[in-house]
Amino acid sequence: MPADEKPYHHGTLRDALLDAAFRRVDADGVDALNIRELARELGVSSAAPFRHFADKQVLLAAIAERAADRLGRALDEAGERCDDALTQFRAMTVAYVRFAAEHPALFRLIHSGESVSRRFLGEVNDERRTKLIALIIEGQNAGLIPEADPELIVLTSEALTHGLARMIVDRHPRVRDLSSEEARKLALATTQLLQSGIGLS
Amino acid sequence: MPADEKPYHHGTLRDALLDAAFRRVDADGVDALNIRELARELGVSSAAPFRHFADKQVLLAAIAERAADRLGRALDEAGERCDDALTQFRAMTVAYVRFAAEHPALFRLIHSGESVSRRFLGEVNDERRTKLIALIIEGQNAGLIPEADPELIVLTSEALTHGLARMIVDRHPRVRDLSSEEARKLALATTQLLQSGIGLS
DNA sequence: CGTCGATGTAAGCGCTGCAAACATTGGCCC
DNA sequence: GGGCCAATGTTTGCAGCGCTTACATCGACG
Repeated sequence: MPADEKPYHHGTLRDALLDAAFRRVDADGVDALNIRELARELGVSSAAPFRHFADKQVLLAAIAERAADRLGRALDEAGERCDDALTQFRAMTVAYVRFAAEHPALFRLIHSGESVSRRFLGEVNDERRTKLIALIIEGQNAGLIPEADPELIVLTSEALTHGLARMIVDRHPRVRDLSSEEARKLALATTQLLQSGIGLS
Repeated sequence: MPADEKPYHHGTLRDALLDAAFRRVDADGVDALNIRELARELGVSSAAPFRHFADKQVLLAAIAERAADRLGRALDEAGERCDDALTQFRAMTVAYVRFAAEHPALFRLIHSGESVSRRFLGEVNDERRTKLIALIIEGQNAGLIPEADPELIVLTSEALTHGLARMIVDRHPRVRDLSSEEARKLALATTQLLQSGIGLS
């Protein structure tokens, strides 16, 4: 057969679909994803995608899983470059907010639905979480950290980070259109404020 | 004409549409909103809604505006019952989180898109914000609040509250299926932790 | 009392996600 | 090596959606 003539079977359609769909969602948001158009771009019939993804939700779940993986990897990379536990914690906070700022659609997708990615992300976080809690208890024993429920402390810092990320993603007036550098500064400033406390007592 | 026979003109179709759509979104989420079905429920042709809302986005914007109004009202009511500025601030935080827990779909809708409700909500918040900033500067002069940028302090507390609300709305594993009472306690505990600081220095 | 603008209807267009039923093919068993 | 089978493609088409256009009804107002 001529090398430039396309064969009946695509060969790697599943991966190609996932790749293209992932890029489309990242670039234009989840509403811009269109299965028929996707098939058109890949030069395949509009029913072909359903051989690999039962329905659109399943495809979205696969995208979400890949996105969660990217986010997890970004967090790991950020953490690995530090030895001090505290700077590591800060670096991961910054990485989380930056990911949100740079990939808002993926960030939204990760945190929507009860998809596999959600559970996956939860499990990954559990590892980091236990480490962090151990660190906190250690700090409490050394008298550096107030005697509050460690779970509550972690949850509070998670909420702060997630809230900042969400405000950026949802284009909240105060934090819209931040550069990566600005996002980094804000993430650092807010978490530092959480450490020192804002008073109001 | 017989009283029980429906007239050619509905009379209050716009309000009826908005009411029904609002309830539907509140109950089943924005994806469950379907204009043709809406028209069917109100016993009207499927093109009739377009006489009152140019397209679906406009209808959604109207719903979002109403939702933002409800949220704003809830915040005001929570604040009015307190005289102390600090307890007022806390009450509003709790009200915000509770609204999110009880009306997740409306909460999501409010914070999506560049709709009118977004701007409206922004303006309303501006009022509260200036008051809060004045309060903070006062506290700083009295030596009760650390010398950080007041804007940053407000943003941090907003991010914390918003983050907690978002985690609930998005059914984050740690905070899913909270009762109103549990949501209230968590909102109070986290904000209190922000006031005192979590150490880690 | 006629007319005009607001608001309803009927019909239909183009698109979507998705479900058959059929076509092609590479790999495996004898 | 030949035939069969499962995987993976195609064609065709259905139902539902948002939305448009052309026409019907009717209350308000000159």
